Amino acid sequence: MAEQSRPLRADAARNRARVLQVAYETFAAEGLAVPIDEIARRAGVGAGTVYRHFPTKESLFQAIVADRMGHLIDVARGMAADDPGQGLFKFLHYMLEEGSADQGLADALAGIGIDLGASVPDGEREFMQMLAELLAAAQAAGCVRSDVAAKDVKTLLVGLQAMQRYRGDDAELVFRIVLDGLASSPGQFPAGSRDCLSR
Amino acid sequence: MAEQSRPLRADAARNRARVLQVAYETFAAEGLAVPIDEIARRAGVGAGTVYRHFPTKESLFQAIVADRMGHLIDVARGMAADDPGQGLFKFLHYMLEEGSADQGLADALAGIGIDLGASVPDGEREFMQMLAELLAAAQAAGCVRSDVAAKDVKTLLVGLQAMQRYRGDDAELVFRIVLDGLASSPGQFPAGSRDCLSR
Amino acid sequence: MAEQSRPLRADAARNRARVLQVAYETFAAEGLAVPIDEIARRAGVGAGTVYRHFPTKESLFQAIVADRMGHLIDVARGMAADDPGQGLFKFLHYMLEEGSADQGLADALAGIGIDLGASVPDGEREFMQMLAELLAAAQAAGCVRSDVAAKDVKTLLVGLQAMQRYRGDDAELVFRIVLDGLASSPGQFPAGSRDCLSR
Amino acid sequence: MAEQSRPLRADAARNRARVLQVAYETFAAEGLAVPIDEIARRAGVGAGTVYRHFPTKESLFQAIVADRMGHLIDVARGMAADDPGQGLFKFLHYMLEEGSADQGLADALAGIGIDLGASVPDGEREFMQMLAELLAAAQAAGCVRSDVAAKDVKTLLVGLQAMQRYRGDDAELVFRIVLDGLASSPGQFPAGSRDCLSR
DNA sequence: TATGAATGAGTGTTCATTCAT
DNA sequence: CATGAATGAACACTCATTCAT
Repeated sequence: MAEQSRPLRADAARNRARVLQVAYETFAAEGLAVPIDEIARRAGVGAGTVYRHFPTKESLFQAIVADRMGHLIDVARGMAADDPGQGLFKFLHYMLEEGSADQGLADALAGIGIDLGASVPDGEREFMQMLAELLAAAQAAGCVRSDVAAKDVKTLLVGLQAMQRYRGDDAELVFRIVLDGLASSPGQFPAGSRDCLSR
Repeated sequence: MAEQSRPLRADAARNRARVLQVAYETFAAEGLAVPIDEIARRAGVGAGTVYRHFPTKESLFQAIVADRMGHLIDVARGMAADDPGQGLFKFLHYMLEEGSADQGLADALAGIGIDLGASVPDGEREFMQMLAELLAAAQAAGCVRSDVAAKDVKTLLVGLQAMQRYRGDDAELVFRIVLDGLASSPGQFPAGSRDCLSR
Repeated sequence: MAEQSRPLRADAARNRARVLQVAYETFAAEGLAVPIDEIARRAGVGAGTVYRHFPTKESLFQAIVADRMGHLIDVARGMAADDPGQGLFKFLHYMLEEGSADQGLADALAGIGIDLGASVPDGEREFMQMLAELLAAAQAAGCVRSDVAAKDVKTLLVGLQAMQRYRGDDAELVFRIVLDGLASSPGQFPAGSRDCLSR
Repeated sequence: MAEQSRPLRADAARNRARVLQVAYETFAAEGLAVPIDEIARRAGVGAGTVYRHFPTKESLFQAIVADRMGHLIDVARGMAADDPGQGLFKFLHYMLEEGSADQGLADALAGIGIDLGASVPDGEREFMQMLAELLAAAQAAGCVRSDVAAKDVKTLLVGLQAMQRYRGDDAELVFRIVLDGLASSPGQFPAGSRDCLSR
């Protein structure tokens, strides 16, 4: 997403992408404590090459998160276009299913070991704006409580990811509980919102 | 629950309690990565003293968790006795308020860096049993969906703690959303449960 | 052997002897690296008590060695009185059999980790003098080469102990080889010395 | 004997050899307790460099021993080719002269702090086989008792090294005594073996 | 530019020794 | 005097980062 000053040579770009992918999978599967040397080994490059592309370990985290956020934003926009009313719910489900093993990203999102807001302010802002759009559409369709804001949805997402991580594949009921709460009206329980949660 | 074979000498007990307290606060505020030497320094003792009481860093985590769990179980039992119907909600609120900075405990509960079930199996079992009691009372009073089990409440708690950690003091609305979901009936939305969430 | 300024109280003397015995056995069986705390535990006393009697770990080594040397000197004197010609060989065999597990003492004698000559000069001197007496008697009986001195016998003893330690219970042949060499005449092989090695 | 999969870079090989040499000399002179940091300092490298080449302290011991054994085996083969009858005696002398300060190796050989058989099984086996060849040649020439086996020679070597270590440069007489014993015939003393010990 | 070797500060843990109880 | 808790200097080992090849 961020441009390099000079476009990378083909092999350099390949290396960069390779490291990013391997690092994402490794951190997601095994946590942020995996050494850079190990990432380099798995990517089939030298440690120096990792540091050429990502001058610190933290910058590698940031690049991964930015990359993932870009992907998520693309997915979300597509969902919003398809179905404004249910787009938000679909997106939340997508994140939880896709990121079921995404411990590294979730840790990062939850602020463990890295301050996301400060690290990838652009991606964060874009992500929040996308959430706001999904939310507005869902609220316009009467599917979501009118008193929640985008940052509340983000907070719920953080919590949902923690539950997913804790519970593994067996979290469907608790997801339903949270999403029920999100769909209900603030003062009184909604009636017409039944069909927003068809899934 | 079971104490040492011989009661510790007064000064040793004081040091042990001091280390436990300092370690709890420090890990809660700054995560599990803080060095033991730093814990010792803040507690005003030598590193060797920490290791006399807690022979490994992990055993210190376990002692903290066991200590906190014991406290929580006591609190919960009191709340259940006072108000069976709302006891569960009160307890969840208590945990979230008390543990607002309790990042270390939350990490541990979520299984990050320590396997709770294996580490303090007694505390874990007792904690789950206590949750089950609170839950049964709340369900008997018609305040909580009938299809949730104690392990679901535990999962929700993990998620709530993550939200608390992410959002800080401003999480009241998202808590309300989750607890609304927990209170709603499974199949149809409104129940007579309005007054269970008076808080 | 060495006198205290004030005679120890009965219980203090008992503690001292206890620690000495336990330390001897433990170091002999497990090497010099065993912690003082462990010695204290096995002796059933506090670590402070060990340090009251032996102000450093090295001083405990020295006391053990002095104690053992005193014992060996007593044994040797008895053997010399019984049989001047074979006394030396009998004594060497005695040391090897008694000290078969005496790794700690052997280490110390071989100068590993402690300088014996400097540590227990009195015991060392007495031990050497005793060896000289045994040797003189054996040489007078024509059982040992005339060109060896007491310090050579000591050196051979160090070597024999190393072999014992390395080979365990199966060292009889190599002992015989060394003792044959000791019995032979310097320039030409002896003839009459046959019966000195009856064992 | 088997080298690394890829030959080391020139500078890395230099560092590896330097560490090996410094470690050998240091452990030989001061025992196995010298810290790795000190080895690194004396070799003029960082501690990490030592650990890059030898991932544990024990693996450094093993590498030293394997290195020395390889060297000794080469030397021994040469001596056996030159003079079958006296090859064994020459080799024993060589080891004692070369290894006059070789406390670390002797400790290792004697099983103090490291289990040689388990650590460098190939080197150990090759070393024993080489000893067996030297011994067979010496026995065929009538220079060594017919009832000794290679493992006895090894045991004598351990003892001789202990004597060397204890006595320093002044051990010629005791060596002579032991080698006389090795040369003598088992049942009767003189043999025609006079001229085997010309040295 | 890629490599991987080198660096060195930092971490958990041990243990000889001291000292309050 | 005995006890055992406290101390703190080491030590083996790791890993983010730099740099020679």
